[in-house]
Amino acid sequence: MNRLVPITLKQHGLRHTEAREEVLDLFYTKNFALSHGGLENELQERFDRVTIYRTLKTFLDKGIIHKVLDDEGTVKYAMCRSDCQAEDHEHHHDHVHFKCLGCGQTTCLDEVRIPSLDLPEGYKRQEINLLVQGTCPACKS
Amino acid sequence: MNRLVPITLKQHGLRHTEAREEVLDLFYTKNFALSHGGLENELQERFDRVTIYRTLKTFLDKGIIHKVLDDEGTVKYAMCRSDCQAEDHEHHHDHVHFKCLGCGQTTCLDEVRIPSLDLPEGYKRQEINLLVQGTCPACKS
DNA sequence: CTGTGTGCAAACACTTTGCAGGTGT
DNA sequence: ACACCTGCAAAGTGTTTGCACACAG
Repeated sequence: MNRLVPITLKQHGLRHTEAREEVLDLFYTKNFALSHGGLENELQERFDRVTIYRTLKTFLDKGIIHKVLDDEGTVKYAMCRSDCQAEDHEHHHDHVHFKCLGCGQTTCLDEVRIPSLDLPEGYKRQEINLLVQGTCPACKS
Repeated sequence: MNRLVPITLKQHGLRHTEAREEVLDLFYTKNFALSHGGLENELQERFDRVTIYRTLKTFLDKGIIHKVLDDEGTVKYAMCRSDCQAEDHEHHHDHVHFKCLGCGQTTCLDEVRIPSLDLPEGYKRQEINLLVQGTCPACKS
């Protein structure tokens, strides 16, 4: 298990339970976004479906993970990077995600910065999400 | 009814039925993205839930509407603009959408262009979607 | 010991599929 | 007339809630 797992739980005042450890560890391990169903597969029935939903909700509330956009019906989640926590306590999630149309995996492209954007008069920007779809290095053959 | 409704249907070789006319008209009328549920409300039970699903699927297949990203579980749709149909027959949907966290409406910001973006080596871009969340002019008070 | 997390059951919401009958062209 | 569209029923999938028990701190 990733050594940061217990630390992260403690930092957010969360009880250290098996379900939370395993789910959190998966987010540390996998470098792509996971849906509830994906987690269920990885965890092989070791926890109840409902527990996973509640664990996700808890992590989301604490800001440990964030939602990842997708054009299927189902919501995916990924770990928040350190730079989500800005110094001014504004939690933001300006992420670029890449979804491969081949393998279906959605990865966080941390290297890519979202270019600045001019919104029309009256719009107040708060959070910005960019989803690029195409083919990933592994699937382009 | 918007005068373009029958024209659009004919253009795509679709039969001119009441359900399709009404749904298409809503997309012409409303300038924000609609979910299946939203359509159902607007149409006030005049059509079966399933018919609306199938109508959406048909329009999607024909490229009349496109999916709009959202971070709720449910998928939203919006009309394709003329510039979706590029001259080289490549249909693309490089859209900027703005979702208001106040009223929940997602609008298409046609004026805003997505800045060019450098992807890491090996990634092939195909479609790009940008969702900005914040407060819209109507809700900022 | 106490409050919180978990599992189970069940409800709820969203979406798809099959089939019989109706409608557009 | 024929192919396609619609409505109904039902099943499939994703998500939430209530409650009793178990467990972490």
